[in-house]
Amino acid sequence: MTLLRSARPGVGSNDRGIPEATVARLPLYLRALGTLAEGGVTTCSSGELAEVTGVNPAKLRKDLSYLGSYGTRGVGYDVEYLRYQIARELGQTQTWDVVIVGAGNLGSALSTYQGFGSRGISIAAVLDTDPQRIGSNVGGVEVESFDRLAEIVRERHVSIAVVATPAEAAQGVADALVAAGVTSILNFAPTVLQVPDHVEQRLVDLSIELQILAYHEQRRTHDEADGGQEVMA
Amino acid sequence: MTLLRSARPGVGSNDRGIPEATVARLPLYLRALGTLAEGGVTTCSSGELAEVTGVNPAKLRKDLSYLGSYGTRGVGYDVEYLRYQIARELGQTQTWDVVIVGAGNLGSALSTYQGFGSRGISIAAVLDTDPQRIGSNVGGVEVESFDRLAEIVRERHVSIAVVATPAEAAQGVADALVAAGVTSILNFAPTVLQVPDHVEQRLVDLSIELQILAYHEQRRTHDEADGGQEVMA
DNA sequence: CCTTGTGAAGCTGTTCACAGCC
DNA sequence: GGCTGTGAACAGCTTCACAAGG
Repeated sequence: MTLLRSARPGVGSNDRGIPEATVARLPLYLRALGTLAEGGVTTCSSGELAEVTGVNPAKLRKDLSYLGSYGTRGVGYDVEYLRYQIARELGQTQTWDVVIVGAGNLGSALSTYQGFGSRGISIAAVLDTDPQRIGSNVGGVEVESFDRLAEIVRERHVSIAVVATPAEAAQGVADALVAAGVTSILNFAPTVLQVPDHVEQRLVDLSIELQILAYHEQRRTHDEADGGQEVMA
Repeated sequence: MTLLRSARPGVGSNDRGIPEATVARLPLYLRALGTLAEGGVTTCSSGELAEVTGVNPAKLRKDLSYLGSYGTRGVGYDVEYLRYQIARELGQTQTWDVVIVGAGNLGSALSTYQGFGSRGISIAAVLDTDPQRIGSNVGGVEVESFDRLAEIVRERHVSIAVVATPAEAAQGVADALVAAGVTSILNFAPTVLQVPDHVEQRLVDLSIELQILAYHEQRRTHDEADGGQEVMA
């Protein structure tokens, strides 16, 4: 899960703004529409799309309504058209060059990940400080020295970076990223990075996700012990 | 980010329940407290803890107030005591055995991750269907055949599993997990899994995270073009 | 008929501001 | 004086239920 967004409360960028919760679901809809399109489906209802994305149909319709009125009453949505509209809204008409810092297992997993390309994301570089890793190849990209960061950010107009380093190195890397001009950081290191207000940070923490699941599992067990019974309604 | 929680709306487990948003932040506080403790800090205020976790102090106090009144007015919180209370609330007084399915880069990254142990999480097994991977060693754990799933879940009382397979394999794996009795799934595959109501799913999607950042970057650029200016206060 | 789009209601989460206590 | 704990106000999100329109 993603836990953090830095950025002042309601400042700036909020005219014509789409609710955050909706923005977080749009990529989900987009992917589902892609799958439908591949399967030759040309039209779908909010109910169908809601089904495959695990979302309530009313919520889905409200989400889409923020983009405009792209459906047809009595019929549903044109798969290709809706796809295009969501992609446009998400900024996928352009390609975003992203730098990945850290070429360990996680960095490699990210570099190898197929499917960024079709989502407007391109890996500009994978960087590491370890001489053993520099020059090696992960996912078809050659690992470069972290020293080249500023240069790469400038030349390739990078504004988004991924931190996939150990926790100890993360803050230093973040400082360097900010200094180089990066304004969005996806952080996989188990630390909250201290970054300026104008830099957005999203924290994805594997351990936290498991701890949340464990909490629910624990409550389940307790409830049973307390005589709480499954309600089938 | 985590996007999905299946489970019926307000059913079951809600007496004495802590708000979801709070549950998602408790692990963050817990880690910060750990770091403070290591640094020899014995007491801290909501302001200090809020600072390092990137959370508003009032929110932090409200979060902690759901657990009980563990602070001292005029002083702050006892680091060790609060640590214990949060850990207990999260169910870390017991150890949760977790199965990881998929021994690719991502599965390896997870297996290698240090720091589960101190958070009440233990890797019971890493499974894969690829004969080339079975028997190999990732993060000190030997990769076993996916066929052994049911057996391992039963013997080691596993209720939480991680799906770290390609998207195509994920639904099949999920079905097998559910059949084996797993009730919480952390899903890294870029698909929404169809699981029964009583199974909780959390989706962590690398691509979606980047798309969300790209959306904000795009809006930033547009706003500048529209003459929108940084508001400083 | 069917399905969208959306006001209105209700719920959850956040923030404020201050009383209560050390 | 300082910091916690919390009611109350507010903001944001979800869900309902139905009018509007193909």
